[in-house]
Amino acid sequence: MSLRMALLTLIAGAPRSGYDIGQEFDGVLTFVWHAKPTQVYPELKRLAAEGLIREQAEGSRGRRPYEITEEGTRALREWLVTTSADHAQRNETVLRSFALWVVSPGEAADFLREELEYHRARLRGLRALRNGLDLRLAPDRAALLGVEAGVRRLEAMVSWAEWAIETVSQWPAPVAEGRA
Amino acid sequence: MSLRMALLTLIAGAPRSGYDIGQEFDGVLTFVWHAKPTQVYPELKRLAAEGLIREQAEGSRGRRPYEITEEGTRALREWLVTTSADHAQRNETVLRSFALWVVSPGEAADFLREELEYHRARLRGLRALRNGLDLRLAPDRAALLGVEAGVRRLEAMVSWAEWAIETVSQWPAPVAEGRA
DNA sequence: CCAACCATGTAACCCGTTACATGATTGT
DNA sequence: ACAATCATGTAACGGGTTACATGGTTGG
Repeated sequence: MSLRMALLTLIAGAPRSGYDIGQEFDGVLTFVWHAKPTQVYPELKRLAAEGLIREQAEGSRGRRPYEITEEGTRALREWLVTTSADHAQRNETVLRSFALWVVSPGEAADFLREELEYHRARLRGLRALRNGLDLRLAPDRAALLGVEAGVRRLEAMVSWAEWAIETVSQWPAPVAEGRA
Repeated sequence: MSLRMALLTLIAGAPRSGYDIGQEFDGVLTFVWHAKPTQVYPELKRLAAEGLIREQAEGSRGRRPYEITEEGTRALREWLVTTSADHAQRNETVLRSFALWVVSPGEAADFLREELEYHRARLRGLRALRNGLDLRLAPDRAALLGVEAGVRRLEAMVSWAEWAIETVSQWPAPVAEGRA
């Protein structure tokens, strides 16, 4: 239900096209929100039809950038102050770690090393992005909040993965154990 | 696509009914995976029809606990070693923080304080759960990995929220600023 | 001129949520 | 007996993904 709010948030910060948004969803924003182009484009049309965003002059290569309207800003503000955040999440890395006792310690360690590498790489990317923010601008000051949350969570995941690799290396040899 | 794997993971650790699983999804597992009872029950039936889990003798009050079969364990193991984790996530707390520049600093701080309280409470719950694990059991040793990831992520979110409250208190007064 | 990429879209399907429904058990 | 909670389910709807389709622009 808040794909539209994600779109409004991005467009409020600066005008963007569906393609721009798709790039961001694929990249730095995967840990915040994500959607496929096939979902983004129709939703942008709907937001425009409802007057929350407005199509700007068509850019090069058929780009269709949108800017937020006053009504859009009002809707965004309303969402922020009158509703509270949904905290339900899905995290496949952590889900899988709950199941690691069914595979060999070696396979468990392989998985954890792969996760460690992934999170390290993403952390590098986010830190670079953080350095590129221009804190004189209000939208970038808010973006810093979001990016900083991502950085801290990734740091947590990196240190967790390091700890987990060490931990599974000390698991006792798998002698046919019963379940709890 | 991996609701079924979430169910297999839980049932592999110990036999569980749909209701048990629903309680866990509502509680400590909200940060890992979640699903409503209306999705869980039919999926359990499907898993049973495919022979990955097996219904145990019906318990009191019409409980229908399931246990994992050898084929189910094999499927779980296969999933773990042959596919890699999907890292796409949705985090509404972080999404909202990207938009905080459109509301007043006071409203932004209200939001952040609410998030801080939420994450602190959940952290207390997870730490308690961690203390209840029996590390002589293989499933509990793996559960420790998952719980520890949750604890570290929540600690990161708590310290982030504290930092963010401090940070927005130092934002300049909102003098009609243009967008980037 | 051709390959790679930019940029937007439609249709069908599947996953997940909401609304609704039912009955058994426990505690007061 | 009555309320609260345990426990399982069905049907309809809406959000999200997959597969498919189209044409324009840039660089070699």
